[in-house]
Amino acid sequence: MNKLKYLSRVNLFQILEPQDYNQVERDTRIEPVEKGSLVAAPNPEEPRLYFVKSGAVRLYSMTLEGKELTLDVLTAGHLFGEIGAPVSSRQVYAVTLEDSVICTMSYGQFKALLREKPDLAIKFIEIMSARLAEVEELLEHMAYSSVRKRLLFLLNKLADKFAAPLAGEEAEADRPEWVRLEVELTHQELASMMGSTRETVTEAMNRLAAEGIVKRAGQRKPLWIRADRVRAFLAD
DNA sequence: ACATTAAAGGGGT
DNA sequence: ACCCCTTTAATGT
Repeated sequence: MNKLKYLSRVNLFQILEPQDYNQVERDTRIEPVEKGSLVAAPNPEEPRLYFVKSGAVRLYSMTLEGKELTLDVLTAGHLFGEIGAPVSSRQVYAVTLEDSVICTMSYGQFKALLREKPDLAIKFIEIMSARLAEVEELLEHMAYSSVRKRLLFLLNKLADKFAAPLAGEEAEADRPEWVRLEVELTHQELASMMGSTRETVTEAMNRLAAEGIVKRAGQRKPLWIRADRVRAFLAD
């Protein structure tokens, strides 16, 4: 449907040949990172590029009042870092939402890699363009809509991005429209992604739950979204 | 802001 | 391993 959206999830290293891959592995740090760890903070000594091999990472900045504003949530295959990110000049923190494996390289390593592999540079531009488009689309929606609509928009995006793959039986089941998110998000985190407050999100979510658009078995349990209904409401 | 509830951690058995 | 208690995080109003 939306090609750009999927481009941004492309694994940068997929277009590397195995022999190149080995070289990259040699001068690249690949580290397992626990859930909740700070991966990157503003003003690093040297800028680095990060690549999420598995897990999920939340990027956020601080508002002047000290509130967190979530910029994006990245899963396996996504890139982030000072280098070339749409939010590069901003003060960005990165924290893992799940246990993750993060791959990182210096700007120097990255440049060397791009010089050696021009195809990679092209892919990198495509990925960044797609991210920029995504951010612009997000801004537009978040700036001009009601809380309800912003929440629906966010849920729709999350459903697209983080839909858990269906197990065999579930795929056959009679309700394929319920989508389970594979990231755990609190109301606070949702609020920080849509520029709202925790209380407002709680209320709005309860309303959506009453309408059968979302459901959850309990706190810190996965969120289920009736993606088709969300889209129907967004169309209005 | 305060109250409620669910989950996580810790100690003992 | 299991139960009970304390503490903390998330949610509800």
